[in-house]
Amino acid sequence: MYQSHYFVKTLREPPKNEVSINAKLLEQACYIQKLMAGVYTYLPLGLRVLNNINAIIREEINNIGGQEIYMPAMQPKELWDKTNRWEELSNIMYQFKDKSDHLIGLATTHEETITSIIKDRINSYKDLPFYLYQIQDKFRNEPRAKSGLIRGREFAMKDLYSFHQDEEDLDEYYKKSMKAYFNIFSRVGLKSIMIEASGGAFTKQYSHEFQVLSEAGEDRIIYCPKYDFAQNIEISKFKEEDKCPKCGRLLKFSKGIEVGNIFKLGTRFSQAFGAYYLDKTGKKQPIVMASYGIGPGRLMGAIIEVHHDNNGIIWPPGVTPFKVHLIDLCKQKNNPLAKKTYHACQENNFDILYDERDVSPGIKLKDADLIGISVRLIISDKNKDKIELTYRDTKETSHHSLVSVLKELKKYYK
RNA sequence: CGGGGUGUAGCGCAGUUGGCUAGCGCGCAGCGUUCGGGACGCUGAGGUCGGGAGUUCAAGUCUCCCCACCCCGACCA
Repeated sequence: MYQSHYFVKTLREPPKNEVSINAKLLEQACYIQKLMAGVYTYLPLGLRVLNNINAIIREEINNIGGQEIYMPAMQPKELWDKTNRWEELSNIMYQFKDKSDHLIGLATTHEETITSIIKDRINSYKDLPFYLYQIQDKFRNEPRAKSGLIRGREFAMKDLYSFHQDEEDLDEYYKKSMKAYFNIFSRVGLKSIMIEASGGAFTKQYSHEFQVLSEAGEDRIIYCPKYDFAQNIEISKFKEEDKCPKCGRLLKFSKGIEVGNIFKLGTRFSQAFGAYYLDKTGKKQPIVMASYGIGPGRLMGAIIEVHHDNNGIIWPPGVTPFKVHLIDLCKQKNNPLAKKTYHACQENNFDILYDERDVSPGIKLKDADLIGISVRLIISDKNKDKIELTYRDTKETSHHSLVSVLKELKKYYK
């Protein structure tokens, strides 16, 4: 991709009125644009990152048997009456009448929909367990949208639903899902910590949240520095400086961004919708369910809160919008080595953004820092026939031939 | 929903006790010179001053109402 033709128009200064780091950097670097509070467009760069995150999520969820579907956001009131949640969620659900006076809601979540979908098709223990998920937009009329991508009113969510014969089978899958979740967060470059949390009004059982420790977070976490124990302060009997019940170390306090959660739903929804199966003895049993959420957009925000410096974003290699940012600083346009490098990267499947704009070197370098692509290659008269390679995170710089650059890239993105 | 802050060109801002045709920097278009950390000169385009009502000879500026955005809190299947 030639940068002069790419829709990336950075701002000299971060937008006024934004305080949160992810909002400042993402808007300044042309990844997202705000339409209203808590509602954002993903521009070409931003969508690339979002798609990378989604691809990792899909891989990991497919690995634990997930089958992808796509449910509607628009839903009839009657669906929500089955669980009495039309009234219960009326503060947060966008509810309206269409032209024929039908009451419609924009989905805040999809437990009702998924249960209504599977109830008539699943009749036997032989059909269980199975796992359906989607990546789809949710709508929540948040009283206060805030912090850029951290709390939005329209936002993407990966929601997975699992269906089981009994608690025991659910528990087994629940554990598998934890592992998949840790994989996902680590692959997008985040250290996550799993905590017990309240299930809210929704389930009496505790749920588990995956938190990324960050001052930008809204949750308050008590955790062990060895990461073997953590609880949301809402429900914790421990406080800062108490001893860790597992290892005895002194517990610490931090704010956290909730990037994922998993809930055991039990039979609340299956009973409300009449989702039953016949067990081996021919007896009718309610399907046991759980749900598992991750917000890819929020994840993107969290990545920036953790990975940035004074000059801009530092994308972890797993999600970087392009693998390579090629910058041509030569006085003479159309430098042959730059073109050769560009095509070689393409041929080797390294997505490359090629800055061949007719602007001063300072602008190109500042923009590259801000945009934050993991690897930068510089072609310049100063370097003669060598290519300069710099990693965005460590700033480590080295000089290479084209062949050796490709080797480095293969090693880095293995 | 309570409290606080902000709103003037695409972006960032200035605009005095109300007073001439509303300015500056960046960006944008044209020409020339520059070229490894946001270069320079000249020329040019770009404005419902968030919206409405009011006071006044006169409102970006004063009064009232409303709207939007940001922050704190409440809320957060």
